[in-house]
Amino acid sequence: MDHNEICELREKMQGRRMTKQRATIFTIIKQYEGKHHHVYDLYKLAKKKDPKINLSTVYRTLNEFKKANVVEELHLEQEHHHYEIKEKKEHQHLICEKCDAVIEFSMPTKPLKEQLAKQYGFFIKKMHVNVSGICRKCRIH
Amino acid sequence: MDHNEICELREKMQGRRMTKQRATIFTIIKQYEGKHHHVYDLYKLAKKKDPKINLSTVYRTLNEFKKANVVEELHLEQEHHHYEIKEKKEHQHLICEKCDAVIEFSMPTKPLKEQLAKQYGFFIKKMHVNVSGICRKCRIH
DNA sequence: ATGTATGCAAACCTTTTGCATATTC
DNA sequence: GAATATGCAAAAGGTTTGCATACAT
Repeated sequence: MDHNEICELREKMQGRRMTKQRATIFTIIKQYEGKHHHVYDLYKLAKKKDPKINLSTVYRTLNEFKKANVVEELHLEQEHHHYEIKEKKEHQHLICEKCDAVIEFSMPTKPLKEQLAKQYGFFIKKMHVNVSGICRKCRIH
Repeated sequence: MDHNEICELREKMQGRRMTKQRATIFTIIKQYEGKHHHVYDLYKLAKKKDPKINLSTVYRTLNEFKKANVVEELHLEQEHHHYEIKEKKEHQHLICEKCDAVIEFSMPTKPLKEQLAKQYGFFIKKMHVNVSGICRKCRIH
């Protein structure tokens, strides 16, 4: 474990305590920067370095990291699966941070798709744009 | 229950059988078109119309609806929570349908944000663009 | 010394599955 | 009548929680 990294973590953790387990988990996430991990995968990797570490510690640590802005949870707005009638017209979603409303809107995605094809060689089949912020209503009130 | 709606469903269900439960669930989803429901919410609504309906029926029905293209599951690519180091630089994700890889790429989102502000009055804080399709590698091989 | 983090086991919640019965085609 | 869908109960994930012990400050 790199001493610098531990200092980096300590700084970010403001007030929270530094433990071997937290350092281990941080190091692993750092090491695989750019990849996205299931909690359980992180747990298995952590276990290699510290066989006594517990799954619930990993969960708790990730939650603390989240609060401390160390990690970002992807798609944090989806806890359950959601369903809707399949629309003909493509649309996107805004999640309002104030009122929690999910607001549908549409915008042209073709230019984006074309750009991605050119730039990265991707063939785009579906595109979801999820935006979170403040909706018009909440901005006014 | 509207006779037209049932016919509409029957058409889409191609081969699958029409049951009271499926009609009930379809009607509810239709009725709340544009809203997104947790499975459990749908179940509770369905229960009002058909007190004997079972949660697992709702799950199974939604899965069939999905296969039959009646409904769309949102964020279907996320079964677990994923974590990564919080990046300074914004980036987006492509999920390749062939190899399941999650590929990071970046693209300018400022123009989009500006457009949404103008058009809808949204104040955008975060923007996730999730694209699924075929990555360059898989297109070539 | 105090308060916080950990490990363990149990609880919880969402989703899936096996099986006997009921229903649709 | 044959095949498929349902209800029920139980299992199977993933995540959270209560509590006693260990550790960081």
